[in-house]
Amino acid sequence: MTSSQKAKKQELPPTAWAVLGLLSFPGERTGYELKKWADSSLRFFYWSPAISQIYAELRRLEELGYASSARSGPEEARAKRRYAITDAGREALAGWAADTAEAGPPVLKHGLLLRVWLGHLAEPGRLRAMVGEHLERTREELAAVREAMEHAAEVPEWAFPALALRWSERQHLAELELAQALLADLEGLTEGGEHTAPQAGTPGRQAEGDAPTPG
Amino acid sequence: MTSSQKAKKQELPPTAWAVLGLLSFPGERTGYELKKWADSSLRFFYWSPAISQIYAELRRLEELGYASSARSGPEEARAKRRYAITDAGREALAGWAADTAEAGPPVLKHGLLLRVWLGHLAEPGRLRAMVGEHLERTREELAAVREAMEHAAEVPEWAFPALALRWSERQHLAELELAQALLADLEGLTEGGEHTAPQAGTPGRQAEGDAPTPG
DNA sequence: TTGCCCATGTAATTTGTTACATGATTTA
DNA sequence: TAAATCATGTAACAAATTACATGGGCAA
Repeated sequence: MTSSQKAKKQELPPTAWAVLGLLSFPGERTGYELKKWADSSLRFFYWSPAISQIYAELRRLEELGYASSARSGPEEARAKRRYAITDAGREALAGWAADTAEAGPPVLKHGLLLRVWLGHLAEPGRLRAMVGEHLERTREELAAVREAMEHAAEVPEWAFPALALRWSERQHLAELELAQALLADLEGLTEGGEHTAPQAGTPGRQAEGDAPTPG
Repeated sequence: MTSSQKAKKQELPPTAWAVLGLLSFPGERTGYELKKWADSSLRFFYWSPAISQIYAELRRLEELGYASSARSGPEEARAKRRYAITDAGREALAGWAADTAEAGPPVLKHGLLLRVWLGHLAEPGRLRAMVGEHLERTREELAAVREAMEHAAEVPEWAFPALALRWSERQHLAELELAQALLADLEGLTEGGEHTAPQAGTPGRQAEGDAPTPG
């Protein structure tokens, strides 16, 4: 019975929706192409699943009737298989995307910050060097974002992906400033006594942006 | 004997190192306390594992000789168990933290951006409302960061965690600005040509939830 | 003719979550 | 004394990765 499927909103991992989202743009694509696209744009604000997982999700989506596939040429095994989203898939995806409760707060896994947090185990110079490398890496990432933006700008149907990439560009610029401020803090820490936390007298605290929290 | 240990670096998932990192600060702690601490500070720049995983990692760390535990009171099962880092653990952790190649680029999973990216499936008003909710959530998170900062400021040994939290504070401020810029972009998109309107015939452009007169 | 990119898939394993079971201690 | 919080752990499962197997097409 398909009635049981419709009764409740399909609970799928975000990855499945992300893959379905890739399919929601005009055109049919192979799993391989999806992976490349995810690598070059989705990963900047979400994440790029392993290729084997993409294939697995595509199979699941097809089972659910959210996607359909067609082999090119005869019915051979391992022939190129192009996927397309179905109407049911588009509807389900739209329903998921509109569910705001589903989207929790953004998740950040920042390896550099984890290491700064463990700064008491490292030499100060090593720590600063790591931030420097992070700055360099971030500049390269920013360049990659901008390259993706060029591609997205070509097609009017990609207005929203272009918006997301614009956000990513700004996000990387912010990341650069964050890293520079971190570097300054790090230098302030080791200049003054090793145990003097930079809290008093440093400007930039008391910044705007906070809600009018009374008190 | 340190020469043989140096030969190969222990390969552990980042979560194991994060848990060991929690133990690297002065004092002995229970798994439960570790979880609370992760929830209130580590999660802002890294991530907070499930409590069951913390227990699992603690067992593994003890097996490796990186942590030691002591039951309080007699040898009963399920008695309170406090963990401490060992010298070997501290050394291994320092080695891991100094390895810059290990720390790849930061990973971001931003549910809101994923939805913006899929904006062609949503009503413009709904999209803007979601960004508004994100702004509100971010302000709350920022308040939580600042509360954690107060605790960290008390103890001089926590200078580096305090630094990481300062970074998080700025990161959240940047997130607010990013969201505001996104909102502006979104309004610019729908004001101009609306080639991406969802379904024709749905004139329900009456704003829901969000629509303070821009100005 | 070697090697790279395209392309699909399986198997084994690890990582991580949720749900559940258990009981001590604190607080209202 | 009822509740919430503290505290530890197991079991079942889901999510995701790596390693591997296979093979076509193309370019140096």
